[in-house]
Amino acid sequence: MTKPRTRIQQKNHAVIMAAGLEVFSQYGFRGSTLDQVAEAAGLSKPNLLYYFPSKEAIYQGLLVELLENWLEPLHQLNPNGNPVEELLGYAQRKLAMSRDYPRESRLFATEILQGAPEIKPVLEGELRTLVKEKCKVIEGWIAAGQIRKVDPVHLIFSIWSLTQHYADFDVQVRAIMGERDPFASAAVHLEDLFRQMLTPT
Amino acid sequence: MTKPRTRIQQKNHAVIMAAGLEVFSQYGFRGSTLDQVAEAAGLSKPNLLYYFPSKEAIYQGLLVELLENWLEPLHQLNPNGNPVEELLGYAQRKLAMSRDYPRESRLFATEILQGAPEIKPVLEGELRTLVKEKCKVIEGWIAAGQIRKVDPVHLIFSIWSLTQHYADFDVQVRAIMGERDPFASAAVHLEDLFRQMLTPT
DNA sequence: CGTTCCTTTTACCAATTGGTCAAAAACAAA
DNA sequence: TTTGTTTTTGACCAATTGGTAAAAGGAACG
Repeated sequence: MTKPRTRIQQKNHAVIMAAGLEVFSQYGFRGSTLDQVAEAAGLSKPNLLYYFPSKEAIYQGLLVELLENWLEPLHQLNPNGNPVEELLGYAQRKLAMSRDYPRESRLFATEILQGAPEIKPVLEGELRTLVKEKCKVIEGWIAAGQIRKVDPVHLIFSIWSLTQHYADFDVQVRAIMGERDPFASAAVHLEDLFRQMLTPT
Repeated sequence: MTKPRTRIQQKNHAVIMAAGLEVFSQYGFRGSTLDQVAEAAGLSKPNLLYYFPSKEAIYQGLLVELLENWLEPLHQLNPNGNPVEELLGYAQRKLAMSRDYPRESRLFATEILQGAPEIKPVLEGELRTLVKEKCKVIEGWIAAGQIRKVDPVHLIFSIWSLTQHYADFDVQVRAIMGERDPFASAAVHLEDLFRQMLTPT
């Protein structure tokens, strides 16, 4: 928990986190081994444990770091902006995160799939509160006739699932699409989808 | 591979598959242990291995069984039906599968997350072909002006992600929604979403 | 140079892993 | 009841797991 001091500490700390992300995002916590992480980091296993007290500590460290960035885009949803553009922007930001940080998305997915043993409190606390707050905003937009009447919670779920899908199921997406870059065409498709769903008649 | 003969074999075969589904769908192949599966099945570990030659054999058996049911709903997309209703029906069927077979959905998700080592050939072969075929159908509907102009591949991805989300991220969904049944309201939301996206102006 | 701290390695450990084997137990057919 | 077959068990194994201890190697600094 103490902040790294020396350059070497700072560097290796980061190297291990990167390696842990690579490994844990593929196999989940239980499916990953310290040796895998060590090899990905280019360090020996005891050397890993010099920087982190345990396998779980690495995993927890990753989740903490992840959750900060994860909730950020939703925070940015501005109640005073143009509703359709705000929600479209949110979806765009989430899609960009799937493109630029697919391993983070997958790490989150494995944690949830395994029953969220580590972050369930965050889901039921911070996230739940944040979603409820933004749902109020969306309901306000609906009441004002600025967007179509949609279920706010499910709208948010829709944005999450549609965007994260391209990171979490990347292998499947590419198996079907072949060479083409999924994200370029996905951006176009999602913009059209959300605009159509949200724009009042 | 040989079919079970006696009643006991038939029963225990099924019991083991059920137990394997329960365990593998949570922790993935690598994160699960034979002891976990054995305990879930109420059998001893050596007894498991009397019915299946290895841990991997159980996992593969599950995937084979899964893939059959998994591709079925898309097969049912009828080129001669009413386009909007056909696609809506497909989405409904997929959502019902998320509700009734969430573990199957999660098993598929873990396999994909780990890079689809076992079923990649199926994705690049059978699934790819099937999707391409149905995309042709959808393109025909668009050309005939029966549905709005949407990217067929991404439309299919959208149906998959929006429906599977409620099974794969069940913990998160329930953490946010609390007591309420997610699937009832999700069905309403998704029907509205797809109708809005597909119905020609 | 020597000393002090930080870093890495070597050797090791107990527990768990997937899996084997032979013998015992349960069952079925006669 | 006897015999032959199927099912289950208990003891075991080599490999891998997360983790430790202690000593060796380095860098910094007077």
